This record gives sequence, C-alpha cells and structure tokens, in this order.
Amino acid sequence: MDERKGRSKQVGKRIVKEVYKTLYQAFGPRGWWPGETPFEVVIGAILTQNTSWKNVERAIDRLRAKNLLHPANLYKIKDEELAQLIKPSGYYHIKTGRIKNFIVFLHREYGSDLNKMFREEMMFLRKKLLSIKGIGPETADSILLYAGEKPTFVVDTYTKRIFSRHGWISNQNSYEDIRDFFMGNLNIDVKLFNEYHALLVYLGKEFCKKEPRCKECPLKVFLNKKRPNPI
DNA sequence: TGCCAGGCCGGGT
DNA sequence: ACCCGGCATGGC
Repeated sequence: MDERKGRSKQVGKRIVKEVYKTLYQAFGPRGWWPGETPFEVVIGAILTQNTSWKNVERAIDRLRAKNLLHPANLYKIKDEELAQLIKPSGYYHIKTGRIKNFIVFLHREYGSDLNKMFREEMMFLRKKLLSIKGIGPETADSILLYAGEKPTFVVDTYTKRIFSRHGWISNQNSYEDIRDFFMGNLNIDVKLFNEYHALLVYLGKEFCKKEPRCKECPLKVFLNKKRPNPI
C-alpha cells in the first residue's frame, strides 16, 4: 500500500476510536439489547427490521403473554395465529415467515437449542444465518452480538447515516465494507461492539432525526478534523 | 397528514 | 453488481 493510504488508515482508526469515546462520555452505557433472554433478542432482531422498537415491544409483549418466547412453543404455532400476534410490528405476514424460517432452522440444525447453536464458530454460524431467508447481514450480526455475545459489528442505517454525513465512509460502501472498517479499526471486543452500536442508534434516534449535525450533537467536535479517505 | 422507523427479498437492468 | 418496489403498523 502507498503512503497516502497508510496515513488514511491511521486517521480512520483514530476517528473510529475517538467517536466511540466521545459518544460513551456523552451518553454513558446504553445497556443493550433491550430483551430479557437470548431467544427474545433473536425474535426482536427479526421484528425490528425497518420498524420502530416501540412497535416491536408491543408484538413481543403479546408473544410473552402467550408464553411463546421459546423455540419449541413457536415451532408448534400456526402461521396465522403468529401473524395476528405480531401485527403491531408491521410487515406481519413477511415477518411470520421469517421467524418460522429461523425456528425451523434452529429445530433442524440444533434441536431447537439456542445454546448449542451459539457454540458454533462465529463466521461459520454467520454464514448459516445468512442462508436463512429473511435474515440479512444486520439481523445476523444483531443475533450473533446481542444474543450470542459473539464479537461482530452491527451496521445499521444510523451507522451509515452518521458516518457518511461526516465523510468517514461513502454511501457506496457495502455492508461488509463498513463492518470490516469498524472491526479493523477497533479491538475485537464484544462489550465494545455492543456499546458502540447502541450508542450510534441512540445518537441517531435522539439527535439526528431532523437536523443533521445539530448544535447539541456530541460529534460536532469532529467537524474540523482530518478525515480518512475511502475505506 | 404525510413521513418515518434499529431490513430484506425478488425481479429487472 | 446495483436498483427498486413491496411489505404494514403506530407515533409525531
């Protein structure tokens, strides 16, 4: 690699770490994921696809009330009943299929035992999750990180929005590019990846909704700093 | 009232 | 390899 790229890489590394430090100091630990059990996290990860968490909570509460937050119980339920229960989370027919796809996969591959599934090597399991129809990269990484406590970085719309608006990534970078960018510039650390993603979501939700780079944004201190060149 | 929310798939270029 | 329409409810 040439010298310019090398320097750019160092800038990228510094930015990624400093952004984390800044957000953590501003907001403190977020305590993610807002779910009680690993299985609940998996279901939440599917239900929250392009959906506000508030609506997902409603759906989860309805499942919990029927004691359905367990693989064996969901395995038995009829599609139409599940669809009605998760209705508040939107896209409920699509998501019924996606939940069922995962449940059938878990049953077939691991005897409905989530702990057994998470004993797999991370990247091997990631590939298997991605092969399930309805589980894309963000959902897979959310499951691995927040339910399985595996060291993978979750990239979502907030991550892309915040980092591209600052010029730290470009909007043509793929999901995997961006994931590599974060993982390559941070220590491989479950706790760190957990907090980082949660902090970005918090920032995106609470500060960047209407006015990008608003006055109260903790990241405004980065506006005048050197920026890395394309990942 | 219209737009958005912690994506992903399938078909078309 | 991208690009786009579709999927749907609830909050502001």
